[in-house]
Amino acid sequence: MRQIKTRFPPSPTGHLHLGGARTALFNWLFARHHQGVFVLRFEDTDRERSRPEFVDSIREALEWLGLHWDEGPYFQSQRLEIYREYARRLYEEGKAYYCACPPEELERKRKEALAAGRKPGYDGTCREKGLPPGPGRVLRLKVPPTGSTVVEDLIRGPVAFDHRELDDFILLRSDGTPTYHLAVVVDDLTMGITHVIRGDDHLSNTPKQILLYQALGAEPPRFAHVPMILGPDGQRLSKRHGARSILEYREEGYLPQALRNYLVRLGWSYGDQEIFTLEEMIERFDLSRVSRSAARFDPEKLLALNAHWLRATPLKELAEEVKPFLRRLGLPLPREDYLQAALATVQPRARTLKEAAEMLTFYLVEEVEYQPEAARKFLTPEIAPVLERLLRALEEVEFTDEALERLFRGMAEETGLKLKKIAQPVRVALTGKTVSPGLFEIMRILGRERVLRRLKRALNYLQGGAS
RNA sequence: GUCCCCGUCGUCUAGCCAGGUCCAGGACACCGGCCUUUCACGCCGGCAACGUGGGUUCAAAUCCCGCCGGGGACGCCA
Repeated sequence: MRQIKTRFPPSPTGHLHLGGARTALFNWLFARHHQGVFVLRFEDTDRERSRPEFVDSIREALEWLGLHWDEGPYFQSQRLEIYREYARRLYEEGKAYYCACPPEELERKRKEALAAGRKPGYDGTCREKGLPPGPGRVLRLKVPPTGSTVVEDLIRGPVAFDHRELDDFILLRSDGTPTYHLAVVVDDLTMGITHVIRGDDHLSNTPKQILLYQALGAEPPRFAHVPMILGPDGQRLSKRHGARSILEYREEGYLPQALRNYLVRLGWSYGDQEIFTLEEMIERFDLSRVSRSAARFDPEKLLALNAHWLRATPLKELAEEVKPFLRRLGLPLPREDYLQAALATVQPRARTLKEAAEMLTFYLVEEVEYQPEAARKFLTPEIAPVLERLLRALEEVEFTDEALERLFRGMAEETGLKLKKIAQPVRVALTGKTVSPGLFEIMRILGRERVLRRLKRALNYLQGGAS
């Protein structure tokens, strides 16, 4: 069998979003699974809306997701001659014809047809005129008026389209540039694409493209139309939710592995398995397990998966990943072993790298800032004697979790206070907050000096002194 | 409007092709409990779905038809 070849063909008119990323992922996985080739191609024939910065951001997003391409990127804008050549052939063989209908008139007819409840397609006015090429003229494909074309979809099975539903669509615009249909077909053909995996919004375009392959005397590739991703409200993805750029998720502290894991399970499943490493995805991915119904984007599940992969990331790696977020918070980067030790305590609590960085704050600042509510509730005069005793004891004690815990429990017993009554004020003194990682691990990591300093400051604060 | 696709817990889904083992399984979310110095993590438990009507059959989530609902396409956008 011929080597499998898939492609991802974004148009650089916007950032890579969830829908596009999943399409890219499926194509990439399919190619990898079959030891095939994955091609990146920019469909930038829309000169009005295509922008170079989107080319860059899409490339960056794909690379960040780990979806590296083996071939390309190709740019349709650099292949215009090839499309013209194929178009010329079609014209010369009488399979396409030039049309001189003015756009305004077509628009008028379209509206009329729609209003009258008819199909809005091109009516074939110029089909038999035998017009030569000329300024303002477009090239249209002669679609057979009868019969039907069947799309043998790998996911949906055979889908038949009656030719009466199709019209003589445009191949070459009046400025000589190719339209989408001509460009994809010629590209997929000349690039040797074997499998076209794309959103099912393309399903109804497929018969047109198959007809084009036939006109060119070529064998069409295999098609697989994957269900769309809808917003949480069941509507098409919009800026509000999932149409956010993949790169924005990176900024928010999501991990590529989490995005991949979330996306692969949107429309594809492997029994009850929810968690997939990259290797597992590649090994198990196949088109037969892709579902047929549209899926809604659920930000909560993405978050949960991110938390999972955050916990699964080795500390050394996690430290590297979190550093940019610490910098962004203006926090100093500590020694590597200190960072990793601190990170270990927030790892089970943070759901994103951004959250992790925020939780690390008290480990890194010189002086913590008390949350007003926390200070009011726990940094009260009654606790002063206990803090004083603690201060003395902490001068001596070994700074291990066990010794510290023994000390605190002993203190609770001596003073007749619940451990919680002592722990919370200390927690506030050390972190400024009522919520934090375990008290003893925090103390161990902060170290004797910092702990004593923060306790003294708290003591001073609660006795009414300036902090 | 026409054509096409789709329809299992709130969400993602398993099951459907090869009808009985499904009073429908898992995950996220939610609720309760355990653990516990707070919050998480972890563990235990709970809530919760076959869109609807008909048909086929001893038996239907699974097969067939209608209806309803959702989405998509119908562009000199891709």
